[in-house]
Amino acid sequence: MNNSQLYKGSLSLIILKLLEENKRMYGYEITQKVKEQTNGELVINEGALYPSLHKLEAEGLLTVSIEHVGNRPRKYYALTEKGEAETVNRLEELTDFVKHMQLLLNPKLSLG
Amino acid sequence: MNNSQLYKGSLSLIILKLLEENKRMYGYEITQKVKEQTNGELVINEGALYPSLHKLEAEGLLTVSIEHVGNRPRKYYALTEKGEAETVNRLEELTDFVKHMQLLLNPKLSLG
DNA sequence: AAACAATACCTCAGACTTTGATGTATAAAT
DNA sequence: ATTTATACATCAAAGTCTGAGGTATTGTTT
Repeated sequence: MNNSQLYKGSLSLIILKLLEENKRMYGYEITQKVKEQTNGELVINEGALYPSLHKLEAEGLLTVSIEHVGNRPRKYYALTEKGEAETVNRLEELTDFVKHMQLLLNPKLSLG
Repeated sequence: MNNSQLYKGSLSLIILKLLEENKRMYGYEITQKVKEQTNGELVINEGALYPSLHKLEAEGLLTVSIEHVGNRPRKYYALTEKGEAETVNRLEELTDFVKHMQLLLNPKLSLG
């Protein structure tokens, strides 16, 4: 994702949030969307993405439905109700994280 | 540190930044300072702290000097030149991380 | 027609960090 | 005398990610 360790733990939140906005997306689409929205600065590794999607599904936060475009299969993911609630929680965790970093590193990291 | 995975990778930056501000600190002091500055919200696990300090030292970012208060030993850590440079880099990585999260999650996370 | 790039899924060993438990010992407070 | 705080430490297990490798279809370029 990036050579920094800081991104660890953020992938599942990114997935959840993108699905909150886009209703349904498939894995490859998520990688493209992230690249696009960060101007190519953040690239999601598929070796991280697919296991993460499978885990979120196993936790009951996502549902999956397979579709075919020609002969190429796509797995569309969508948030469950539980997933919607969890997305809100995870976003709060991120704002808490930023708040704590702000308190510790004092500089100009602020919450809008 | 917190039940959220988001904090992974942030401990070494916290250590570096506290040492940048305080010149020299020992492990236990770092745990207390973090607790204090975050109003008890963030608690550093010693099982994470000590290995992290040892690693930063092994990487040449910190130097250590042992002192005794009574019979109780303290290991004071301080930044090396390399450590000072790395602290700047890691802070940039954090602002990049926040910037990218802002782009992806769009909400009200802003850089001051 | 062949070669390459993009689309679309996947797994797995190894690296890395953290949790939570456990351990040792001194100093201060009850 | 006992508990709490100070101060260091290790280690198995958990969790996530990297980087490499794999399969197969579709579109583009030579």
